[in-house]
Amino acid sequence: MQQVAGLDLIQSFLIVAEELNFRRSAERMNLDQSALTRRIQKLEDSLGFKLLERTTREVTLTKAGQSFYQDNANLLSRYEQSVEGARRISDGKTGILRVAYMAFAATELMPLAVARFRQVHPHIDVALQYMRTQGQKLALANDEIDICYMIGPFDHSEYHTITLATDPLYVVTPKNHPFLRKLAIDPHDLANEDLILGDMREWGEYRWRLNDMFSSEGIPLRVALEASNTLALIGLVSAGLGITIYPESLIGFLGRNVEVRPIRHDAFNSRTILVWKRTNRDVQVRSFVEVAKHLPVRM
Amino acid sequence: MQQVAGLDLIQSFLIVAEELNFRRSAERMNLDQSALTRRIQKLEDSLGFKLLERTTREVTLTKAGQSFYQDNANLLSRYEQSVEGARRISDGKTGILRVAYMAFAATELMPLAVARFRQVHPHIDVALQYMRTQGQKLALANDEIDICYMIGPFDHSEYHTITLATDPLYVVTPKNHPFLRKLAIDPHDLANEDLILGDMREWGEYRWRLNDMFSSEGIPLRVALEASNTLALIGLVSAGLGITIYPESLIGFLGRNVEVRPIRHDAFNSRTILVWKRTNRDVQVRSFVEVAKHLPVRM
DNA sequence: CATATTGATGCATGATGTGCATCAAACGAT
DNA sequence: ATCGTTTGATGCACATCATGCATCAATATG
Repeated sequence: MQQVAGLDLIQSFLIVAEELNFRRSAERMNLDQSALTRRIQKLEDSLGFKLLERTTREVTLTKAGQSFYQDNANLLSRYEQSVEGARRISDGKTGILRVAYMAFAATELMPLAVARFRQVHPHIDVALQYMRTQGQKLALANDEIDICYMIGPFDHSEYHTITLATDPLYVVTPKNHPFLRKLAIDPHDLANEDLILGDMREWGEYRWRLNDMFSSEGIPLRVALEASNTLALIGLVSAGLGITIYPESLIGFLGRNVEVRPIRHDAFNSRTILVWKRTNRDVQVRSFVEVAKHLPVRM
Repeated sequence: MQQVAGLDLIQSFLIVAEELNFRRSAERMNLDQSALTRRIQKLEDSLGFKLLERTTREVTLTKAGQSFYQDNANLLSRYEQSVEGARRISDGKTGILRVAYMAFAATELMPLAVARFRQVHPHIDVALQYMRTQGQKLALANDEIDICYMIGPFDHSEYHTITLATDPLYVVTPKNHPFLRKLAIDPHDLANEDLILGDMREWGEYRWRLNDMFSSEGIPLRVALEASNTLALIGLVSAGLGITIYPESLIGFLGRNVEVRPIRHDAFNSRTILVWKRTNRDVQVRSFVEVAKHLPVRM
């Protein structure tokens, strides 16, 4: 009969308590009767009180032994359940991979990676959560999320990062906008344009980075309107109230009422990175990273 | 730091999981760092999966290790509570001694023994329960009661018994009853008397034994009335509706409206015995038995 | 009284756990 | 880039422990 490592003294007692006979109990355990006697003696010595009263012909539980038995009869089974639960997690069988993404990864990078990952690991649930970059950083720090698609760069000693894409930025204009006469837009052409951008709550990190790009070129960022969601934003642009700026990854998803032109400048781009904690060496995280890195996606 | 016998591998892991440093953990456990490393390795080998990820500079919990830690931190704490609870019982510190008594022991034998026992063992609670003899036998068999005062004799291989008292029986009459002209009553004098006795539910064993005593002498037991409690019984006797029979131990407690005379016959007596299970070797039971045996009570 | 069965103990032996010395790896300071 | 410090892991010798066997005294039964 297989014994649980480390719980053999308690397990021995539980069996003797049920049998009330050392020789029968020893038989059950494939052990010599004298070895069993010594195990019980060792347990009683370490506890400092008797669990069993015994003559050469009779074994009974003391009151303390009855209480100890009742309290611990389930100990073994609960320990085995804890082992099984941990094993399932270790095998990645019931684990959940928690992935957060922001808008720019939502159209292509994240869906392709998740689809491929599920093909390879059908038993792992992927829990997806839209989250702005700043919120992603908090969630990573608090171990609420395993892996994140965020706007980069992001350098921190506690995190691994991989750059997945560097997308050039495009202006999005209403139809019949003067920009449409050009094939590409110089950033200085934007100096006199009314811009419609997502508000800080919605765009956060991206707004900061746009500010940096315009400041670096000495171009004022004239924000005429702010919108709290993409549909409202595109609606305002198509109505002729201004233009907006989006990375290439979103261009195919903006509808038929607007036109786009690339911004011709190396610094005007948006980098999408994958981020996870250095301490999180979960096999599922490693697997997902490999899948995301090697997608057949144009760079 | 004291380790729990048999749980040293689990306990070792729990400490390492908290410290995330083998040398600090080994210090806490008064163990060499290398011995601790081997314990963790042994536990992981027996489980078949990793609990910790470690480099030479960093220790983290795997997901499986986190789950195992949470499950077993609770397990260990509950085990320790079970040890404490059993120890308190073993020390007799919070143990309860459950004593059942029937009416004939209620006036003298039981109260004197309990008073004396409490003097000697102030920390042991004595839980007293009035119970008819038949109910006492059931409660003993079901381990609901530790020790009983019952009507004897009672011979059974599973029980110890001690005779505490053998009381002669007395007739109890209304004032001005013809029996009062005599100093003692012959059982045959009862042949034509109306008897008032407790009903079977209330007197049970005692009624059986009275039946036996009268049958043995060829005297019919004429039960004129039955009452369900002692006050009603004595009330009916003092009203002149009949007489009753009680053992000597109750005579001093019957009030001033009745008279008593002893029944002169060796077989007309009531034996009060102490009974407990042979398998119940609890130190409290043994102590109580010694006290009850050696009371300065007349026999 | 003889026999069978029980829990406990002494002993020799094999298995296991430990401390010490030492290693390579990793991090921080210079 | 180098050096010093600290870490978890490993080899080794030795101490400690657990076990099976033989045997014992106690107890119950016929």
